[in-house]
Amino acid sequence: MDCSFNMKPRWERRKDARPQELLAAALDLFVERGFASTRLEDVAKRAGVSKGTLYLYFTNKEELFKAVVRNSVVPAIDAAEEDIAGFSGHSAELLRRVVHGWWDRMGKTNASGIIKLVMAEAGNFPDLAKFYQEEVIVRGTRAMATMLDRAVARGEFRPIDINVMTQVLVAPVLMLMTWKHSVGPCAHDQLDPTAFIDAFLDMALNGLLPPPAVQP
Amino acid sequence: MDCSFNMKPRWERRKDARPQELLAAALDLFVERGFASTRLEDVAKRAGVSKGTLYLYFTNKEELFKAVVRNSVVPAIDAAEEDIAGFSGHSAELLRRVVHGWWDRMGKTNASGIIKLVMAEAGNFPDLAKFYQEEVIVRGTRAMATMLDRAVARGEFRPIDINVMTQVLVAPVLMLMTWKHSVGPCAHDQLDPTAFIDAFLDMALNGLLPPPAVQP
Amino acid sequence: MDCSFNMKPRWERRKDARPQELLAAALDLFVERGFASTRLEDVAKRAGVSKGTLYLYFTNKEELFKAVVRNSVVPAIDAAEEDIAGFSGHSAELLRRVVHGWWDRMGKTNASGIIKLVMAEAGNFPDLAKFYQEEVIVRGTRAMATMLDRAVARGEFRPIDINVMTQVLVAPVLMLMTWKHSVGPCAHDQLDPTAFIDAFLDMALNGLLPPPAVQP
Amino acid sequence: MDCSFNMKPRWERRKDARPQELLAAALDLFVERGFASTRLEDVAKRAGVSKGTLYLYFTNKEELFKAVVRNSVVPAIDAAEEDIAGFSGHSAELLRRVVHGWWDRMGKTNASGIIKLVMAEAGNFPDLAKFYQEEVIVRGTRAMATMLDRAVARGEFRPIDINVMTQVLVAPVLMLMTWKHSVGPCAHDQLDPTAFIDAFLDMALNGLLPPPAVQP
DNA sequence: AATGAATGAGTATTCATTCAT
DNA sequence: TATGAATGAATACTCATTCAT
Repeated sequence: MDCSFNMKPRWERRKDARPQELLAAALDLFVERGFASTRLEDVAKRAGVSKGTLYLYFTNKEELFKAVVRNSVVPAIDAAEEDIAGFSGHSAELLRRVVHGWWDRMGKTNASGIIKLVMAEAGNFPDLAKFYQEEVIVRGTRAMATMLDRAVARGEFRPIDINVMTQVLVAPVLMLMTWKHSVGPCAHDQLDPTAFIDAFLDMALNGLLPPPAVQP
Repeated sequence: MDCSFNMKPRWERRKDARPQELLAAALDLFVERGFASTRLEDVAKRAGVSKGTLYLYFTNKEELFKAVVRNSVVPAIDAAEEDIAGFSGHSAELLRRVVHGWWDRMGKTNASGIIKLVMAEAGNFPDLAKFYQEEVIVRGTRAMATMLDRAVARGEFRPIDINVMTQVLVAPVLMLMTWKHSVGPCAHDQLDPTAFIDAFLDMALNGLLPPPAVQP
Repeated sequence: MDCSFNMKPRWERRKDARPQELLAAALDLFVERGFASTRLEDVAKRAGVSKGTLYLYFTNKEELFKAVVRNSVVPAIDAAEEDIAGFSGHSAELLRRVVHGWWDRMGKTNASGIIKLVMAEAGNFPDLAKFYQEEVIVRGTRAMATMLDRAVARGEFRPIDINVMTQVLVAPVLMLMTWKHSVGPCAHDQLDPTAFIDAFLDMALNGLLPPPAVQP
Repeated sequence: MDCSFNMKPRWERRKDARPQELLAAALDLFVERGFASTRLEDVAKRAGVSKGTLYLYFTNKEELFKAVVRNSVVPAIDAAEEDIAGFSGHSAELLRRVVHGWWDRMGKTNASGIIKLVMAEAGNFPDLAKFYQEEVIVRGTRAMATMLDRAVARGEFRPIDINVMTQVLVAPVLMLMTWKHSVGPCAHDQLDPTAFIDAFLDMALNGLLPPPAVQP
């Protein structure tokens, strides 16, 4: 008995899936090895196609990388922007929600390894650095700043220098992402991401909330 | 009578100065390009010698890198350990002093770019990762943990999970160092390191100091 | 209409023929220059391909060498073993046949130059020495010893120390091969290989055959 | 108490010994590694001097090699020529004496490894090949031919083609020398040089002596 | 669409030789 | 004499990209 009667032939079934398979393979390898050290042949092999096929979908290595970023990092930014725009509660809760959402949507996936690679290879590939700067960093920073603006405006956070505090709040999360994909795996004491985030949020909110009003 | 016609010799014999010149050149290039992408020929050229000369002083690329780390990063760790061991005041002041010292001794120099490179290329060069882990990360983490221990023991910081908080406190400084040598230079709004550190310390100390005792 | 203007393509796709062309080129150059001094780029050039192409077929220089040996020397050993196993006449005739066969199949080709290279570079490339020892020397020696065993057992040669005589009989042929590819070409009196082999066989058989039975 | 009172200072004591020490070191390394692969720095180190010193005594690598040959190989040729010229007994005895003398004076020393190296690297260093051809091969061959001439002229050997038989008789000894410095050391069954030479002489003389006169 | 053979620029490392001291 | 620091040409191997099939 032939069970394959309604199976589409392999090439057709896969036609639309190809780019996604390549992007997934590329993300994994870029994060593991970095941009320059990732061999396109390995990307193709991991996606189950030949080197030539990769070039049918992506003009060159840089374009492949940009597609990976658009596919895995940018959506997380979109989501964060929506979170912030649609939220109406207390800003402390919003900060918690944004940071946790960021970690859940990006940190836990391999997408969190991209930032490490960008930071390390920005100097060698200025085009990629510029692209990432514009598509990710500027937008991400703006979202965080918007959130702090709101918090201060509503009197929910102490008055602070928004621009600087944006960086301060973003730093630990970026570091956690970077850590996870670099020395983390070979560190002696493993770092628990959730504990890290909670401790950080705890400290930050302690430090940001206005002092309790003094009772007369 | 001077017959020398102001001719420069083909090369100059400078045995003692060479290693430092080479280490300085190597640090600059490693930080700018990363480990794998730095060409030893460029290191030599920047130090004003030929490729072969470099090999008179360093066995190979990995040993050159280790020498760079020992020369530029390890001394900063030494200094931090001494700071902590010899301090007798309030822990808030100690934290401030350590973080500022760290930035002044390392952050402001190119040595701060090393961490970026290690994080990015640890996977590709396991020997280097192990070396850095042992010589720098373990010692640095231990120093910070020691400081927090002291702070909590003296009742100067709230009770906290030392290990996690160590990471949380270290993260922003590492990030600042990384940032400075990667996307920082091409970012639209420049980040002021001192403002960043002050804001971070302010927030952290607000978050870490024990609540003021309530007056009866 | 022919628009091709007789343009040659940048390269030709010849997957099946390539390895043999590369092996032939490699044999020639290895014999001419030795293992260490043969440049893979020259091998590729002689085979009409680029350096990179060579690496599509052979992992590295050592594997290329092994492939050359398997391709040009080992078959001659196989043939000699078969000659000996299938022969049923007088051992003097067998010795003649084996030595002549050896010369015809190997000596006359460039394969005879391999032994020179192995002897000279064994110390520098222990892996190659081991490989050659196992694949060629052991088998070749065993074949010659088998032949002498048979000869003595059948009373066709005088009783002799098989192991030592094996070496003694092999030596002149190896030397002839070595000679041909080294100082031979620049010697003043050219050496005629056939005359050499005949003189050697003549002398050897005179020395090996048992004394004629004395008439009573 | 100073016991060194009649010791010459080191530099003076060694002054004349230097070239000999360098030649000895060079012989060892050339034989072990070959001409191209021998590093002059290693030669100098083994002789206990610096690289620069070597150049005070020998213009370059090729001249060093020639000096080695003149120092270690040529004297053996001289001795063989004298042996032959001064001998008055039976030619079988002379052949034995020459072969054994050759082995004792050269074969047992590292000088026997030179021939291996010449054969292997003749193609890459034509000047060296030419030098060796003229200084060693031509003279050695002439000596052996002289001996055979004498043997046949005196009716002590059967009539033979002198030129060819010269090569045939020389071949096993050359091979033994080559073997000793190449695959010999890593061969499974060690080859006993004396047994080899005896077996070879035995076979050769059996094959060369005239048939015993038939009794009427 | 898909393949994979072919290309060739790029780089760490070695070593004979030179020469200032 | 003697040293050893400095040089730079030389070579195995890699990999992004192209293109005939």
